[in-house]
Amino acid sequence: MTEPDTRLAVLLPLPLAGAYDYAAPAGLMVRPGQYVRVPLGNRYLEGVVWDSPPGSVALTKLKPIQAVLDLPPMAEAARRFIDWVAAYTLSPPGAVLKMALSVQEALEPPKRQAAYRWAEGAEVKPTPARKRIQELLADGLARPVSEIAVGAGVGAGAVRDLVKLGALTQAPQAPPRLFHAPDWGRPGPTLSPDQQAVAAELRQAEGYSVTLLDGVTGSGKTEVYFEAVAAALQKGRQVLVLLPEIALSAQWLERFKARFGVAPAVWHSEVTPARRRDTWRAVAEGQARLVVGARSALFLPLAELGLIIVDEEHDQAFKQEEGVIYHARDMAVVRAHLGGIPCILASATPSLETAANARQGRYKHVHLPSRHGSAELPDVKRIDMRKFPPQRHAWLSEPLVRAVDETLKAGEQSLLFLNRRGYAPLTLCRSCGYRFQCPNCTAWMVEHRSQHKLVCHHCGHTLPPPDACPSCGEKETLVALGPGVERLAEEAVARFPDARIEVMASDLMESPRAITELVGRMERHEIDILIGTQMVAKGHHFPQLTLVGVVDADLGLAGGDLRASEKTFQLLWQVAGRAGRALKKGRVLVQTWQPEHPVMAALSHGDVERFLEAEAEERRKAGMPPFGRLAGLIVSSPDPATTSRYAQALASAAPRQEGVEVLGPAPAPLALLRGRHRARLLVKTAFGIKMQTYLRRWLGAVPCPKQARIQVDVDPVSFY
DNA sequence: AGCACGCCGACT
DNA sequence: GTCGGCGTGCTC
Repeated sequence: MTEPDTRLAVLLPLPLAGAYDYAAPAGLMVRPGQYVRVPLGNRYLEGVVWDSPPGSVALTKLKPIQAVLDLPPMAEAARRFIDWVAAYTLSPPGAVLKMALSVQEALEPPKRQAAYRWAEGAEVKPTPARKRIQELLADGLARPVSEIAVGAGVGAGAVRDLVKLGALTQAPQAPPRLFHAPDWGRPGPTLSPDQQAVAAELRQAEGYSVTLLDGVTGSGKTEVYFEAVAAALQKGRQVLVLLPEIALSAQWLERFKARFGVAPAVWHSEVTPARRRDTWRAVAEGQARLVVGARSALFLPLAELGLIIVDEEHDQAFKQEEGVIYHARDMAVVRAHLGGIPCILASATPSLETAANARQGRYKHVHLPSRHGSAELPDVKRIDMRKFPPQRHAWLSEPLVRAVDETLKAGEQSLLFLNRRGYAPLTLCRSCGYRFQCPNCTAWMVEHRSQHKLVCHHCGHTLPPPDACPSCGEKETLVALGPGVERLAEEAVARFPDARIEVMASDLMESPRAITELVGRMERHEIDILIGTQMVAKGHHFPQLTLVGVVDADLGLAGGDLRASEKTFQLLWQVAGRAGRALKKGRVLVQTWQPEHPVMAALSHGDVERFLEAEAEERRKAGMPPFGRLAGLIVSSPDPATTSRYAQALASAAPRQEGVEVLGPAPAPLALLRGRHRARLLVKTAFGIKMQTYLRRWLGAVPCPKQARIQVDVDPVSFY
């Protein structure tokens, strides 16, 4: 008496173990991928009909699907992608679906204003106002009441009267087109022979492939991959471009517009809710042909996706560190595989992972050899801080000060790079040694003098600026230790009193518009010295910028992070690329206390290739990624004893297996984060071992205590 | 994720 | 005597 075909699996955007079964109303055609509204408990939720086999929940328990939503179904590749990501990251599939359905309201049909047109053969007393209305509507197009009133220069009342009299009839109105198709046929910029060759290779890719596109800053990577974009658009496919921190890159949008004539659909966390709704729907309905976005754009319902580009593929911003923990670059490759489409990874400093894949032939590799135009790569020189120590409470060495002076005199711009926000990273009492620490995290409170507060950079905890030591009560004994960009700016103002100096840091920028504004002033040379954090490293080109000073190059090398060298090199190389973009050759001065460090040596030799090889060799010896695989487990709980007991229990329950090594538990570098005590375990496996299978078997055997949590980070990139 | 159910403190 | 705190558990 069971009717198997009326039972349907529906995946809901909730962290449930799997899809739930629902009864399909008789006679209703419901297929996998369709968006449906179903009852759950005492409410309704939107989900997606899934292809997983329905479960065995009692038929009497099944509730009926309430509605099938008016949307094109989610593509099969997108559904399989969600399942794949869930399995890979050990997340519930519903948690992954939630990222794909991030805009609930988009599932509803957009509310459309009632629109009216002139009814054929209507007989009304022809007043002047009515004549004007009739004239306006003579084209047969339907318009909303307000538009008719404004267009005809009459009151809204006159229009409503005509509606009442039947002279205006309601008619379906075409929804406004918010996203216009990029014009792939427009002529692109003139490419050099090298660029043309690479572009041709990218254009012809068919089916699944991954290509590493590498070339120094300014070699024209964007223009070259735009050619692949044009080719995919021409074939009628949608294109997805992933960028780190899209909000920061107004310049990228300008270049896109210049090439394709229209603005692309943009997707990132700063997009307003209404715009998000429109964008999601336009993507699902195929109206938006090109989406540029941050990592979350990967989960948009692109039904006709034909090409994915990950620009700045080495960038760590692609790693999602909370909730479903995933790396957008790696998942982009998976999405391309499932969709049978090409994927391009672009970078001037490829990640070791991508470089290794390219070397082993798994990825294709194309290289843009030189800077387009006449600009040359900047000279990078190390300043040995042991030989040129700065003065007390100063951080600029004499050679760097001299270089800034020269640059000012030449009428050119300088950039001082210090990857540390705020005024000072640590506040200390000279009398008793007290240090201001965050109560919720293992971290110092960072002084932000311009905003009159101390801030924890991990949880946002804030304190008013203290006037006395909270420990010994002494006044005027508190000292700021070390520099942040704000303090560096103070020094720069004192050193270069006539220069126009500005600071660029994420906490000082109120909005994307403020960034664009500051970038604009820099471009117009209304600023002589820009002082910035890593925010300045990405995507901005300043033609008059000829000097880059890296104030503390060693900053990222401290701490036991596996990727410290790689990250530092990539960041500094990118910063260095800001110097001398147009006609003038730039120079880069790197202040370091360890000039012989491989990172500093590689920077000054400009040898990306050799640095990557040396790093890779180190990793190979240690069996570390990309030559082995890692997963991090972070155990946390408000109670330190619970944390260590659970972590210990996990460690002793770890199945012994050839090729698997379990390290820890150790207190996490941030032993206390947002009020939770944390411990870390690290799993290292050789290739050929199914990491997920191992983890599932292991974690399934150890019950997680109440109030404790475990976070699984497959392929971790950071270790705090 | 919601939302209900459920068992212990300060208020009309 | 109740309102309400959030711990625990369930939703096809």
